[in-house]
Amino acid sequence: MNYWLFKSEPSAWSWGDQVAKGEAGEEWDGVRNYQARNHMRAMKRGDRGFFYHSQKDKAIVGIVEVIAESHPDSTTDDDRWDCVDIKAVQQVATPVTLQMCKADPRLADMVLVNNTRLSVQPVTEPEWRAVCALAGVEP
DNA sequence: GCCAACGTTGGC
DNA sequence: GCCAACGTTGGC
Repeated sequence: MNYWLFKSEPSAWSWGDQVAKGEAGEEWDGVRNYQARNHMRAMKRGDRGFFYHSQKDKAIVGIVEVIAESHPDSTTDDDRWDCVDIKAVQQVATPVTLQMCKADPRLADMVLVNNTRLSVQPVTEPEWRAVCALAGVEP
């Protein structure tokens, strides 16, 4: 099992939108960045991810699960771009803000803290556990 | 709203 | 293949 982080601007696609899709989930489409795409290509069914709101919230607000592995992005004909499908698993008890991540020595190497512009990121298992502890959810 | 960081594009 | 110009993201 691997862990990831999906970043979204809530005005474009929010946690609420994701929850509304229920078990059917939704494509994580629109990614036009090779690094982010490569992370999605590496994902397996059942992998878990954090759902992060950029801009106003700047916080991890939910947990998602990969329900379909990499396939062509339906929003473009350009065959360079693939995406996965994810579904909402649970909302966190306490949103974990970027500030909290920056302040926690366990998260000093987290991609979120060091590469603000990457929209799909890997999360290590220790980081996953640390963030879950801050968020008040089971890892 | 500004600006730094960074990725992509295209001319050479 | 290099690099300058440009566009976008996202924190502040």
